[in-house]
Amino acid sequence: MVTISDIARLSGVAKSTVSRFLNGGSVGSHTKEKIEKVIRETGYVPNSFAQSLKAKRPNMIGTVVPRLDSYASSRTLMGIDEQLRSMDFDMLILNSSRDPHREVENLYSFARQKVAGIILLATEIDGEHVAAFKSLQVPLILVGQQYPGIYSIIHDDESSAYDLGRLVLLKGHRRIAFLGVSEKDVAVGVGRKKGFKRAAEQCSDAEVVYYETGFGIEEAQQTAVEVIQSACPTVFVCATDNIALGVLKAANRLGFKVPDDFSITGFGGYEIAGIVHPGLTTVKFFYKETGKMAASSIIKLVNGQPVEQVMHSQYEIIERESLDIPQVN
Amino acid sequence: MVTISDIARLSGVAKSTVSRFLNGGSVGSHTKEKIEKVIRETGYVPNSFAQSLKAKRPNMIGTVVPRLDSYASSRTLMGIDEQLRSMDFDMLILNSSRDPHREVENLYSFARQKVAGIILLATEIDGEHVAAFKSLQVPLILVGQQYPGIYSIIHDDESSAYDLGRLVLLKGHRRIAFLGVSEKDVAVGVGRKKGFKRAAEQCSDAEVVYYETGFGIEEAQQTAVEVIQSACPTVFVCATDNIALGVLKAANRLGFKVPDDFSITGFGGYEIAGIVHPGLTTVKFFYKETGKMAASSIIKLVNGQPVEQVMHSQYEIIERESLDIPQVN
DNA sequence: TTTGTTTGCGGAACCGGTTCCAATGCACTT
DNA sequence: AAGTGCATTGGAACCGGTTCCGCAAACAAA
Repeated sequence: MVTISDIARLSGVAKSTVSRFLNGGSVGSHTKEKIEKVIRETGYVPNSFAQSLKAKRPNMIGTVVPRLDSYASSRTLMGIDEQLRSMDFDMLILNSSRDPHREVENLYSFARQKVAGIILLATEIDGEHVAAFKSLQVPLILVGQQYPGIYSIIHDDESSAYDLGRLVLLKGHRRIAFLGVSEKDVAVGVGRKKGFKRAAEQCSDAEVVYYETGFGIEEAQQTAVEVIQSACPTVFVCATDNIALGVLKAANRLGFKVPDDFSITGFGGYEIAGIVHPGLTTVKFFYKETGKMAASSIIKLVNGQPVEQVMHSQYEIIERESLDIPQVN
Repeated sequence: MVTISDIARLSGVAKSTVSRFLNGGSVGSHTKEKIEKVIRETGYVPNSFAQSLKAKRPNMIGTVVPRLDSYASSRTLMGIDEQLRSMDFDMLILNSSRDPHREVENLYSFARQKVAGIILLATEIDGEHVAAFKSLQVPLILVGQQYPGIYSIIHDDESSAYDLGRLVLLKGHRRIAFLGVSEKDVAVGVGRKKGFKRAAEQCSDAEVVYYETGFGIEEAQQTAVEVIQSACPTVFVCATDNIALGVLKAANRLGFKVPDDFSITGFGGYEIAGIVHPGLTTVKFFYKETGKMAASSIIKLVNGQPVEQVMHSQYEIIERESLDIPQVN
């Protein structure tokens, strides 16, 4: 590898001069030319490990994501990236593949790389996480989960699910299938279910059956097929848009019309929810804005400015054709 | 920041001993305890900049992606990540937002960080890129584009588009609208169009009109509305699945039935293409496998093993309901 | 000419680790 | 008692940069 000393030797100057040249210090025009020439010929690129070692200006923010192929992650990442870039920081991404252990590993990996701060898009928080949060001396923000004493931005899963539940009931639905996911996922599995349940309980004649399925479209489709054939709900309330898409696919496969035969609602506000036919009624989370919020907050923390412990991201309910008044039987 | 010297001082040993302790060298049990205690109390994490400086074992691969919110990017990234992880490397991601200049910047940024190798998911290659390729002394693989003298994995855009074209013609379509994108994108804009054109030219009575639209679903939808109203093709051949989704949406909006009123084909093989109704006939690229291929190739290059200059990713045509024999008028 | 100011440059220390080498201490042989 | 071998430890050099300090030459002002 070609180093600054090589450049210095080859151009017959001290390495301090080369360093000065590189960082815009005062260098004579003749010397400047010589150094330029040598650098061009050797294709020299400064080693940023060595740079960071001395000039501690960490300008990287690490982001740990649970998966790379989800709408929510992608949008959040975009928001983080945009915001960071505008503040002259770089974003590093590590993928944890929804594995809590890897998540923690990645935190340490970022700590070793001396990032200025860490944004963690979390799925669940266990003891290992807490230990890491404590021992790490790096500012950290949790997105999508919360934990006492840790800065976090949370999606209002519970209250948005409540709002959605109210809407579903308002539309007249009483025989309801709720397709959720494992309770290991606190936000999606627990929060959304809880919010919906709260709404449902206010309506004495609502019959809700809660089912558990996976995050994949295929899996949701299979579950939906079973549910359609066993129970016969007037509406499928789904914990994610992907699950809703699975239900829609199942409906198409089996020859049912949405919303004539039954309604469907989603959760997330993925772009595709507005593209399919019929359009999905869904709760839209502003993931990108959440990312931006996370980014500006982490920078504030890095700079020692105060930040609220718990922040909320925005949401809105988007009404489309998939949710409609059920037929009178 | 707490350093190895602090640990050494606090536990009353030399820093070389601490280093040995950390890296599993021979340390007395008493000393071991003391050091352990101090490290636990201080929450010390080694600075990996300093580590990498001396012990040059770069185990990071940088990946530059044009966007974070596309199916193709996400799947490719997943493949890269999985493969790298199995070979004990880490993946760093930088986003270029489809900005060629940022793309090059990111290359240099990775070079400064002394990554072992770089995978570039490229959109177009210009002079700046070429200069960077030359001056960078880091193994690099191009995915999705090719350039003489640079290792690359390319999607067979041209020949897959040809195959798809043959299929469309075989189905009897003669009045064809091709919805492509800007020719600035060599793979999607040029390659797919060229392949399709080659197929079309073999069929003397085929009338193809070529339109240009954007990558977004919304934009494609608008273009589709115009095309439907002006020309009246029997099939829309779209350069991406997103464009096809836009056309499908337009059809739904305007009350046309697919494939009864006209057919649609996509390109890419996104999961959602199989979920919408009717399912989209499309060319499926194996993005994840491509990512894996890129990852194992870059590691080979890093290790000085030979790799083919130009590799091809796999594809297959998936026939679904959206492409069908047009009505006889 | 002398003095004062810049400007350009080299030398050396330093950042936080790793690693080589030599020294120490102790148990065990002979 | 002296010699041998091994485990443990400290000291110092080194990785590739940055930065501080000081010297010398060039130039301007007195």
